[in-house]
Amino acid sequence: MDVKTLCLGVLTEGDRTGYEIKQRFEEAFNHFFGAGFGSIYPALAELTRRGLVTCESVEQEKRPDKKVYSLTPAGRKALVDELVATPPRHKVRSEFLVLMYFAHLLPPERVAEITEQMVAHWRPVIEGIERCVLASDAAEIQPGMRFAAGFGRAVLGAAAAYVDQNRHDLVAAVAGRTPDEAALAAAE
Amino acid sequence: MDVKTLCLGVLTEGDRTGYEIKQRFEEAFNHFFGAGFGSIYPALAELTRRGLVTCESVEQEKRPDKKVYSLTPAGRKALVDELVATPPRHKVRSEFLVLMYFAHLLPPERVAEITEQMVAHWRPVIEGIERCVLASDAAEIQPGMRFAAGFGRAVLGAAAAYVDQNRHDLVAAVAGRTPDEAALAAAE
DNA sequence: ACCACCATGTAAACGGTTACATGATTAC
DNA sequence: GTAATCATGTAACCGTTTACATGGTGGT
Repeated sequence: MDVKTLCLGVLTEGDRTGYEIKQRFEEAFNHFFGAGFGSIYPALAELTRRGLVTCESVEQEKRPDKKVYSLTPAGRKALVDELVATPPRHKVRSEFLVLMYFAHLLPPERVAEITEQMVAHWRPVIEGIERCVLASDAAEIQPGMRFAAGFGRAVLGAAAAYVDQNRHDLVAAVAGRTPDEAALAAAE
Repeated sequence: MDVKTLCLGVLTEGDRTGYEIKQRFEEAFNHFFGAGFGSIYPALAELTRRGLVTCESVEQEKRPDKKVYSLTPAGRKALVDELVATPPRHKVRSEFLVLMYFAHLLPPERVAEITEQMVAHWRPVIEGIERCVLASDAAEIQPGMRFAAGFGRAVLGAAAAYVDQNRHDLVAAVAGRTPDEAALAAAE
């Protein structure tokens, strides 16, 4: 499964331009599948070439032409076939956790900074997920979309909570103090 | 940050062969950073070429020569420099969640099967994380390693719990029933 | 003035996955 | 006999990331 498949998926929700598809990626798939223009535009070109989407150019004043893509019946079939055949992988690649794993090689202040950054980073992502499920045209939201959103909220919430609750002890330990000593230091 | 950095990291724990490094990836980094032989062996070759590790061949009976890699002072410095400069990203790429998002396009039995598979998949991963932190030579385990393990346990535990608790409702909804109807169906 | 938004695309670089290639040992 | 473990490596392929290229509109 690649960006092409996700583009077909977005187009099941209605006709879209490449730009709009990118926005949809950020709204809906942000927490589990990333894609930039550099992968979306070539994907759309390839899907057009294969006849899985059609493309209609719309003239605009003072802007480049819009290209509105639509899913073809063949495209819908290709999407379903691919989804049915895709094994359910779930990969995490976390430079953050690598950094934490080797925290004893970093300055303690850096460890403190990184953990703070991550907690701050996840908060708006979780809010974005909730905003997406509470969107106005709630009738269009399928149960699986709620499921994916709930998953993101639960998992990122757990991540943020874990880091927030354990970062002080980690920084103290990396600074060569026991949690008790750190509590004393904090009490001064 | 790439596989090369992680190899340097593993070698801070002691001299290792490529094969042993791969095993260490599976024990310690499994839940946040994957790597196969196809990326580890070339990484080691490149690190040797750059003088960041040294390589000593050890003859073995009836097996290919072992190549034992050791971190050089330059390698340790390169590792620390890279860690300090690395922004703390945390990326998820989940074909599983894509499948869930588009669950309404799949046969309900397939949705049931996938969710079961995922719950079953995470259980041994969590056990592996716990085994790793409870290892015999516990003195060698740094606080950051415990932190990363605790994170994995918390987050994968939340993931497995969420899927396990919500999969029945999802399957019911995808099958075109309300949870109430599904409860009635289940009671028959 | 500057930044964000709208709008599309190309091309090189990078890095990881997968398949291939070899081959003995040990345990079920 | 079949699979797992030990042990190393190469090469093609694939897909993403990043940088580049262009340019008007609207808000602070």
